[in-house]
Amino acid sequence: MSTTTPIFPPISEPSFPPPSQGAGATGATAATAAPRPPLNPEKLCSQLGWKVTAARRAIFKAIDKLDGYFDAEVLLVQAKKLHPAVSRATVYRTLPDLCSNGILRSTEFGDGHYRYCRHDPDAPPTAEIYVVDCGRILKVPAPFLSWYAATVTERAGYELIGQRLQTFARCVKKKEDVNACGSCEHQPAAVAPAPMR
Amino acid sequence: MSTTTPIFPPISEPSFPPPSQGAGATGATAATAAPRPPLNPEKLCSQLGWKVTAARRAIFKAIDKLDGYFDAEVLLVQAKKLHPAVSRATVYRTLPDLCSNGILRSTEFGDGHYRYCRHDPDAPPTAEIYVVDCGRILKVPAPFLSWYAATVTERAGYELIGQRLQTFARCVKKKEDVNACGSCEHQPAAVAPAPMR
DNA sequence: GTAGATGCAAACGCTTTGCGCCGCG
DNA sequence: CGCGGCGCAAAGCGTTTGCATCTAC
Repeated sequence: MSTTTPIFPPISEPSFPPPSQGAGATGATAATAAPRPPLNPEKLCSQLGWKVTAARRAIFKAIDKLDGYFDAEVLLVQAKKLHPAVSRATVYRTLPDLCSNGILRSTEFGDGHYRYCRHDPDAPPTAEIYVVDCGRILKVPAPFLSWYAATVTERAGYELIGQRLQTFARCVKKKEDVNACGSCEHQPAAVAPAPMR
Repeated sequence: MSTTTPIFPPISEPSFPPPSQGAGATGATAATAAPRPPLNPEKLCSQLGWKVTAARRAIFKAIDKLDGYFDAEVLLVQAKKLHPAVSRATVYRTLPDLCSNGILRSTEFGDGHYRYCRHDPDAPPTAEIYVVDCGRILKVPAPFLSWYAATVTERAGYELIGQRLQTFARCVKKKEDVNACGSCEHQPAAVAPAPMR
């Protein structure tokens, strides 16, 4: 099994032709994420050539519960709730493996914290919004993102493997009401205590 | 002066309207970066309310020399060449300050390494290409990127502060000739030894 | 003269790893 | 029964910080 956390974020979109009327601006109102089927330990492990262990069951279930972006520490806590014996080491060993196998995707917003999130290869590409008011991370659809990334990259003479669009933003509700954001519709931030140091 | 490394990457583009014929695909062949005037210690320091010190002179000049993406360690080495007394601490204290003042911009590609690069607020937005063959990072024009990012972000109910488009790519020359890439036109990677662990 | 900067070395915090035991298959 | 996986604790490593000294202004 591999070693370190990061793997190039997959393209996750079947390479688009230039859109006929501009890259974006249409369609649905963005939300947080789409519902995903829970990770199936048996299926997943056999698919990855892993043994099915209690630690892994707990970690998979914890990932399901967290649904959204989370960091290693939070995952550890969640997993411990389901199986108190899971160790920090196992979590840290598992996360990179799940990333390199395309089950998770990792990102980093400049606060020295890695965040992880379920990855669906068939879903359209997404952008990651870092809400500076509260440190939460949202996943929103970014239509044609991989087409755009490919264009920019190929123009420079390179071949696209993956891309990541990070966005830093303020919550508009917060702007109107300084005390808002606790009341935003974001789900509670699944990150360890120190968010935006 | 501030504390930690990261600051939200600035928008650096005067907010575009939807392009009339698709977001990209036209224009120049991408290169690495545009020539920038060297950092002027006196001007910069007074502008930032800093004292002009030997360490800062050295660091500024080192940044000029590095031109492109570099990490703290490389900057330290460069700066030491100009003024052997500069300490790691000073470099690490200066980098975040330069970022939060918009002089530099920082990024992280999932290898746990922060890279920095001159930032020009008036330049059009750019994407960052991480060339996986050699670990180098290129900066290429990404027209309408901030318009695109704003669209995606606002659709979700947030107000854009900044964005970052990271691209992971293979060098096409490398693809043709496995031994290439040493002979690519990229400038030598300004990063410490361990690139892609 | 004094607030701000610096260098040094120790501390930090997240992540990784060595090792011996354990349990899945 | 054997090898992969696990937990523990120690090590790593990039970065941060406390403190005494120094220096730009």
